[in-house]
Amino acid sequence: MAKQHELREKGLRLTPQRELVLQAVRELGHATPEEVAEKVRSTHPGINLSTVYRNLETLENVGLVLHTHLGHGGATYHAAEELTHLHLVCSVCGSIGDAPIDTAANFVNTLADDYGFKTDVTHFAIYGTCQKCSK
Amino acid sequence: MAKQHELREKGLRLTPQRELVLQAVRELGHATPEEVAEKVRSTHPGINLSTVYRNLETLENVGLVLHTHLGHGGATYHAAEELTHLHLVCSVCGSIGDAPIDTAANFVNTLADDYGFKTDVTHFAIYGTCQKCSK
DNA sequence: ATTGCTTTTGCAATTTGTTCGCAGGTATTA
DNA sequence: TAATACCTGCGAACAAATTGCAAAAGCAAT
Ligand SMILES: [Mn+2]
Ligand SMILES: [Mn+2]
Ligand SMILES: [Zn+2]
Ligand SMILES: [Zn+2]
Repeated sequence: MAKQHELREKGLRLTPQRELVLQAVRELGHATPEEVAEKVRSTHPGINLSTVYRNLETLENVGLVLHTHLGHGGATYHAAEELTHLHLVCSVCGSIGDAPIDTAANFVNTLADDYGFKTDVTHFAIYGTCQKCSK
Repeated sequence: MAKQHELREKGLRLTPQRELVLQAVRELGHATPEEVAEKVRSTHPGINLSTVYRNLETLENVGLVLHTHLGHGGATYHAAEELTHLHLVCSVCGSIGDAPIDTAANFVNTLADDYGFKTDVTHFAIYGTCQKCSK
């Protein structure tokens, strides 16, 4: 029995658009739907934005991508396996820094112990002012 | 010299619409612009939604209200003096729990010490699964 | 390869949330 | 009460995201 394509393994049809959307998310790190579309268009100019939205949703449903909120606007997408860090978003300059998820481990444990709340610290960014802008 | 109205103290004109928007934010706890408009309309039916948006922005500029992001959609507004808690948003049932800001004190200190990052933990919600939905 | 079923796509229209320009109205100060 | 900023209502404009639909394409069975 031959090894299946990862999309087929998830029960999805294998279309060029879908593969390209997944590949774009993986290459871009974090990207808005518009940025994903932009990237995909470099090899597949005809792709429609609604196809990108639908595929991002589908890929998220099967666990291959995830979204996070980095700012006041829309979501950004990550490859699921890469979402291993916190996002530190600076409200002054807009820079996006990273910190290991462990940084929040105690905080997450406290919320679990005191409130029974299971926190996903990557879904929303950590918002504040970066070192450069604090001076 | 008589005590000034708080809006006048901030250099703003005292209009019925503005007072009502501020009062609505204070009474509602957290509210979307649409919800604020709804509330204001109970005593001032004619208020326009764009007036609500403009006043929320103005009131935020002078520090009387603040906005936070509780979900995937638009912002919600708080009275500035009431934003003294974290929001624990459940991704399953949508409930919004509170926790004291102190809960995050160590986390905030770590980010400051290790990254020079000054965190505002109230701007984005804490996202996860509540106790009820974990079972 | 062909068929038939089902999913996916492109496209246009729609919805939703927010902002803008402008003309008339109102709060404030003198 | 008159001058002048500021503010409001209104409609239009805008942007992001969603939807309905018919045509196209993927897939499994023949
Ligand atoms: Mn914000
Ligand atoms: Mn989200
Ligand atoms: Zn910065
Ligand atoms: Zn819940």
